[in-house]
Amino acid sequence: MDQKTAKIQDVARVAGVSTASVSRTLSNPDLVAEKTRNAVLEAVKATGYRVNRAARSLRTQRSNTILALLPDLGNPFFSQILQGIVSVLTPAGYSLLVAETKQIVATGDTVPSYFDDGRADGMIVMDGSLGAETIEALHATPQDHAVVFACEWVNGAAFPSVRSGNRRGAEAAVQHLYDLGHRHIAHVAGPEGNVLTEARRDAFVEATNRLGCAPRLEWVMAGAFNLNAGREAARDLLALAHRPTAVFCASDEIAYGLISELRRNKVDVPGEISVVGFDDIELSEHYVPALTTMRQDRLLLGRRAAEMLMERMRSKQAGDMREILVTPIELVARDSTGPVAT
Amino acid sequence: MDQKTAKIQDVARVAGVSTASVSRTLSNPDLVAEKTRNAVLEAVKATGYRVNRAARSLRTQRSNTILALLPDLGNPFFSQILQGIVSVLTPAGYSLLVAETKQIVATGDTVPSYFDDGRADGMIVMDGSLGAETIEALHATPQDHAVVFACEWVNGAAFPSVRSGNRRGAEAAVQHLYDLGHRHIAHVAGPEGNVLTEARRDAFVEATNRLGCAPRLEWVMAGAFNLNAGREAARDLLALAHRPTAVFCASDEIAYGLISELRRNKVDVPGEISVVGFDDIELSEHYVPALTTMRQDRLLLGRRAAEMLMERMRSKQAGDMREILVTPIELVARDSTGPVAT
DNA sequence: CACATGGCTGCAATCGATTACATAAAGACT
DNA sequence: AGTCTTTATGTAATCGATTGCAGCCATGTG
Repeated sequence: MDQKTAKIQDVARVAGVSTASVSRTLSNPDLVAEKTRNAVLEAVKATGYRVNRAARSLRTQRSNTILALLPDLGNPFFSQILQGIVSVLTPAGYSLLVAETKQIVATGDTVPSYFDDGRADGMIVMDGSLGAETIEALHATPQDHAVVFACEWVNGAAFPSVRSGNRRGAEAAVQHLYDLGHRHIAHVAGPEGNVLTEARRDAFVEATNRLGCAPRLEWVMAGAFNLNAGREAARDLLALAHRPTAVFCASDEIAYGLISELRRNKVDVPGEISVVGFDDIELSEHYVPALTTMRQDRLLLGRRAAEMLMERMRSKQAGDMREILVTPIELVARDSTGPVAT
Repeated sequence: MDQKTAKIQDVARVAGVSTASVSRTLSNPDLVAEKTRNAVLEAVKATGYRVNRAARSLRTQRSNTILALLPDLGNPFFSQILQGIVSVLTPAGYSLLVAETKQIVATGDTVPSYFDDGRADGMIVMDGSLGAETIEALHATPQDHAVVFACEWVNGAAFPSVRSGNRRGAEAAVQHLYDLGHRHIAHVAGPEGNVLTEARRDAFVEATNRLGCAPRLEWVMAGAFNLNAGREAARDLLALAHRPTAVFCASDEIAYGLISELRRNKVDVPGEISVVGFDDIELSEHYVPALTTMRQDRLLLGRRAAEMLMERMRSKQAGDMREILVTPIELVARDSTGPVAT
């Protein structure tokens, strides 16, 4: 009976119409008379028909699938962004494919091949470390209007992007510390070469300069966006002759690593050193001390990226390939920062 | 020139062979003579040919795509599992589609439809709250041998699954506390109705009974796998006349919420109350106090699930539909537990 | 009444790859 | 030389849906 899934032919037969009418009823209902439409819908129900995606894709040359490209799927930072993306894509009728850049290259595949072989109609790229050849190859595809960067981006690449206000965030963090009386402010940056690292560090340096409290050279350190980097930074700080009174960390995880190592060495936070993070991950509110940090709305970021992509795919126009949409970022002052010790 | 992507016809023409030879060269190289093979490979390179996935899928009736079904994409707990899955799937030539159960139902779609319309050849389900109709509908599909549960599972459903040793973990946690002298042990469980909640709680109750230190009724509380639930539990505990000397939490996040609220109320951990978590998420090592917890290898769990799925899809046999693969779990003793105060 | 118009519907080509079957060529053996 | 394998290749049907085009019918108009 319905052992084999029904095809459009079966529906047509049951409804007593042609396959064309079935197809039209399903994808362009206004084109068919109400009577036919009802007959078709009934036949669809009766047969349990579902359109075969492969056949449709082959014919229409569209897959109704979007690729999310991540540098590191294991990084929980991306999970909420993905959730935001899915919350827009699913209702729009698109499925989401996820892939890790390194896995793709490791298997001899390439990123643009997702377009070439019809696996995806669009991409949301969250990897700012894509090479120039990849960017170029993407531009060479007919789908280059369907590429949007999210969170990270590639400097110089002509693709639209959605990102947090990284510069503004860093400035606000510095200002907050300055307002508390801090004049000796250090910065623990992310991994060298990362665009977020650069944006936040540059803004940090500019802000401190503008406020007349340029940091010592050894107060600006880099590493990674993780706990270990924070721990390392704490050790380096403790070894310094001149210690800062405050530290602006490029991520909450760095801040955790830093704080826990400082406290392990009996340095009180915020008593002796104030610490500001970046991200406001869920735990930050519950950490002890509750972390002062820059809140990024990752769900919103994902949603905006997906919306931008959908919009650009709808209007076949290329649009402004340099468009940058900045999502808001805000200071959440909690217990890890306090007035400078006198 | 290569404006339009080349098709198999073009490659065949350039190589001076038939499309059949091209196809065979690409998917079954042993069937063609070396000379032809080389000619084809050269033509492929020259034309920049990539096989059209939709056409291949239509013809072969397989999509080379697996669906990962999550209850909540925003939960960072899943990110490493996904990474493990991808690390197996990508080299095997499969792409990964991700979806959230609630988004699927919200758009009027269903889970088995991913099979029916050919979007996926297999599924890794991480949502233990799927309804009986869904389970039944999945069994009714011809692909019911290509469904594997990971992390969570559905009680009574005849699908293989990969999971952590939840019972063993809970037992080990209790034993650890018992060995430290604790006889008054509480448990903060996850959300009511969740299979993980039940497994851990049941094992907790059994273990405490076996050791002759059955908990008071009000010492077993439930809520959710998150920080707030831990905080709530802490408040409840503080309000009790008879407080336990140790708490086994069903997740690390619960433990964080609990500890931070306890300390906010000047209750020392582990001085007055010892706390054990479950998961060993990255932060646990860096938390203050470093958290004693049960380590689950989520990357491995994802990998095993993917491997099991690949294996079952390879051997068309149905296999044991009740197979349960338990991944190891181990106690990591850190600073949040200590000997009972005398 | 003849003809134009517009709304529905069906026919059949098409998307691009895979593969069953047929055929040809090249040994292998009697 | 004749027959039988074996190996390599080509021909053409096929997967299932979409859609340009043409035809049909009912209605409106001069």
